[in-house]
Amino acid sequence: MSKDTTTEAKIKEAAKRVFTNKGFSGCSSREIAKEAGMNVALVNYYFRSKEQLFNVVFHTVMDDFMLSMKDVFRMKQPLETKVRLFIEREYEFITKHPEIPGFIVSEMNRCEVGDSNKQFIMDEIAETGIFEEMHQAQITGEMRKIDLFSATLILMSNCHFPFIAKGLMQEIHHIDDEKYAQQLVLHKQYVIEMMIGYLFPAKK
Amino acid sequence: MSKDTTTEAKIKEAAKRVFTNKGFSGCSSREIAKEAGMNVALVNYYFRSKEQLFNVVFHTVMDDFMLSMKDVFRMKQPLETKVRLFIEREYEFITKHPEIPGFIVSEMNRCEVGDSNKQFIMDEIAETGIFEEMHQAQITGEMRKIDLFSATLILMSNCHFPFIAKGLMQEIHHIDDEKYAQQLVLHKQYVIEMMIGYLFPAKK
DNA sequence: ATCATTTTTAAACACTTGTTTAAATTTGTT
DNA sequence: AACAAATTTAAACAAGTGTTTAAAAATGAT
Repeated sequence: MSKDTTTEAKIKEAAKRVFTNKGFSGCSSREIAKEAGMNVALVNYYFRSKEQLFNVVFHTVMDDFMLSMKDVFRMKQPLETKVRLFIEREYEFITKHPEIPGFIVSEMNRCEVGDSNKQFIMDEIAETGIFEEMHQAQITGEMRKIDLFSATLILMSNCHFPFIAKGLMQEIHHIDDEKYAQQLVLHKQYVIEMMIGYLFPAKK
Repeated sequence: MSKDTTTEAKIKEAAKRVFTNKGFSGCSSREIAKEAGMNVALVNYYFRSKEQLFNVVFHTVMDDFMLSMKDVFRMKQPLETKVRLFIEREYEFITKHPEIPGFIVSEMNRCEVGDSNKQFIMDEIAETGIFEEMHQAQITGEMRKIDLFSATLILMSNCHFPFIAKGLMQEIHHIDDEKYAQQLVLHKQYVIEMMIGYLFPAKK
């Protein structure tokens, strides 16, 4: 018996679809209930409030987002390979869920996001040992001596922005969804080349 | 007599402050009126609707955003210098108006944004002649042969994302506003180095 | 089958929202 | 000063919002 057919699960999945596309303020409990095919009172029955439902959804989205990232970081592979794989995985995951980076980023700028949802992201990634590896690689000279903040920001900028700014980029370049997806495949190669070339200069 | 003291101007400026921080759905006409110190009915009197007011504000923000960008592109300078100056100007402008890239990007993803607000951005930038310059530079080998889409996307990713993802990055790295600003100064140097190194490889 | 518990339904509630209305006030024109 | 036009004010309106309530229906336990 699949758990995804329970009322609670239906509401949660519907909420995930609606919240990730429209954000917390951009949709109503009634819209979510309609999306789930349920009565609006059930939002409060199962989740106590719209806010609580949002927190549950946000937590779930973050977990999914980080899960396969952590898998890549735990691999026994050279650091440069791991970074390449990380970028590949980001593009792959987000291509399937293009609304997620924008959702996470904008809701993280909202002060109403409950503190309990501000995951201890760094701790979870640190557990994989990736930061130690980066540190060592900088000592041996394999990796450019650049602070962790900038290293992560460079990677995230080039992996997430292309999806976050889809509307704007389509307007700028007058392209439709299909063409956009094609361009991103090519774009990924360029940014891999650029970032790897910069972060691991010794290979040049 | 400064035009900025008229009722219309006061409402517009207040709306700019509120819309850029909270987006269209995240605030109400009453909130904007309160911010302006005016009665809410005046929103409709002067701008006919909340939607129209938003369109006016969006148009203004886009114009400001692009104005100095175009100034840089029109300069009589070598292309590489122009690109450097462009990046400098982006960081400078957005440091003063950190809410703007996130605002533009997220509202551009909203289907409700009026088509009249989808500026013919490309045309305006093309007028500066920058794209011809880039094309020529690719022919002469000065600039990497990379399609325009990816070139613009690389530049925008590394200039805008650091501001858009402020909340997330602060959470990841446990840093406050002041420290974040400091890190961005350093980060700018890294991304200039990376992007210029990639886009203009002949200089290596 | 009976009863207890849980879930669902639909309406109600109090508040918020964008907009409209009508009257009061201010400004402009002669 | 008189009148017209523009602006401002405050209330009203209709619809939407998150939440609560009470009753009906479904499910679980014996």
